[in-house]
Amino acid sequence: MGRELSTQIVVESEPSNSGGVMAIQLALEVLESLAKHDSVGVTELSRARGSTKARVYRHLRTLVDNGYAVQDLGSERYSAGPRLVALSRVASLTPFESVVRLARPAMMRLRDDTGHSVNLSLVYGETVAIVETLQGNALIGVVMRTHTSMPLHSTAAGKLLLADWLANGIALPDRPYERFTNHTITDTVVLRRELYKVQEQGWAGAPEETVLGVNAVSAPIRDHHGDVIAMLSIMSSIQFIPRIAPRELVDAIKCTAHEISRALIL
Amino acid sequence: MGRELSTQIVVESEPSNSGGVMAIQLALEVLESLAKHDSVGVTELSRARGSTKARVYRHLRTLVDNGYAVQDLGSERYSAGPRLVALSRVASLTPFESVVRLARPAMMRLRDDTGHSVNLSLVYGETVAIVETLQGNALIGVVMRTHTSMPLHSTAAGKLLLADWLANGIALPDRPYERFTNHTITDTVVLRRELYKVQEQGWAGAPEETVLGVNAVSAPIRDHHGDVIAMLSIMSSIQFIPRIAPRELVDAIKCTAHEISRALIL
DNA sequence: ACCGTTGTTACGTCCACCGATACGAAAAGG
DNA sequence: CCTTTTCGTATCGGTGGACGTAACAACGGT
Repeated sequence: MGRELSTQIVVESEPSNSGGVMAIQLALEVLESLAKHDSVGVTELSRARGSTKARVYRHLRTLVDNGYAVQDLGSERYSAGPRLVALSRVASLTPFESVVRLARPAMMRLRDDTGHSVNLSLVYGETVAIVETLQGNALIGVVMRTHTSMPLHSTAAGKLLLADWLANGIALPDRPYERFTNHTITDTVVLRRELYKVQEQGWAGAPEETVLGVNAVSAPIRDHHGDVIAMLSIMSSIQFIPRIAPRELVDAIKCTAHEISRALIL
Repeated sequence: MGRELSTQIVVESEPSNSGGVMAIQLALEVLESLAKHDSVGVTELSRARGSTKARVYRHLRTLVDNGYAVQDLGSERYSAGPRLVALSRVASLTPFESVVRLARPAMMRLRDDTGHSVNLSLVYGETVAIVETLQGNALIGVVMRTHTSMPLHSTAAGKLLLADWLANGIALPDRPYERFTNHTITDTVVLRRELYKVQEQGWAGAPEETVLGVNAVSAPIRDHHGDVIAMLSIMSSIQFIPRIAPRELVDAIKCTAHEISRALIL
């Protein structure tokens, strides 16, 4: 409901079911729908996913059998089950969650100061995902799907992580770097040079490297070990964040990120 | 870690893979392990589950591909991914979660007053699951696995829900009532009479109806519509909660449950 | 009474999943 | 240092489980 003024940008690789269990894929999507909506129907779900009614029904049934879904009285629609909320315990377990709570006020200040969308990305193993976004003031903004892994070599936040690996002597992934736009850095040598620059200057930009017309500037948030565990980013049209990022904007982000890092130690 | 002095009682039906997708079952167990432990290994998981290493690996791989799991640097063990914590957001969305926060102080008071274990059960569609437990003072206590559906006809909390259905003209489930002990009520007529009694007196007991030697006393928590959405229970050995529940104990539970209900409206 | 829904079920076909087996690497142990 | 174990990963046929098709019963609206 409600008009979506922002451009929905979803970075996602296609199926590529190489040696995986396809059944799980659908089950997970069903779980997400279950979590997102208060209640869902079999036909509705099957149409949304483009699958068969019977298939979705079978998956839904096993979810019910395992307590991850329940069907409302009178054998009507399905909704989230008890064990699904049991999974939520993991959230409070991760030390990351505290970062989100801690960072929010500083993020809001940054948003109000700059007027741009502000994102907080977290490091999950060797992937990066945005976990918190604050919409900017622009009429037409840019948003990313939260909780989805994003490419490392073509995003401001991702390059910060890669630069940290480089600094710690961790080998960069040797899989080929996918080209998203004609600005995407795909050459290993060029990327390494860029990462050294990122590491030295303490922030990263990524003008039109993932999506044309979109720019982002990001600064690292470090834990008490000095490891990069999160990134603070602003993201907007390249019209508002020029390819050569303005000095005061970069300083604001670096300063805020550093401030959050300091709050983490205490 | 830490000695478990309490008797672990898990009420759970066996596989019964009738028309379900078996692959999902394993995937869910993997997800739970991922959520519970900080990191897990393929072999470790396969042994715990009694499955093949290859199978677990394939499942883990698809979970990684979908962002529900990540592997730590250096291709070592696996841990929870970003989308897994995304699912957790639903938990705080459910209106139920507010009940838990609201009820906790009252539950602690009840636990200290009575000395028994106190449980909070929530209604999920047409099932009931314990979501919060407070250990009692007894050296040997009784605990139930949280976030798992429990039978309705043989538990104090379950009978409260059934009684509410009866009052609202909702048909009782016609599936046969499973017999757990020789005290379990399995006859429809006897059960209806019991439910009317429960409804009238405003609380329910279930002495040795699910597990021998265990008794429970429960009172309903209602939302602003008057519908039963949760149950407050105490649970212990029948040695400490006699078959004929003492008057003051029943009053304490009814009073506390009513207090929580009133707090819910405000 | 006729539609168009909904959730549910049965059944036969096929391919996705499985188990066995093996490989390279890294840790353990002597 | 070599051996041994254990880890995650990869490959490869065979098979049975998951799939799609189609029909079912139960509602709700026109």
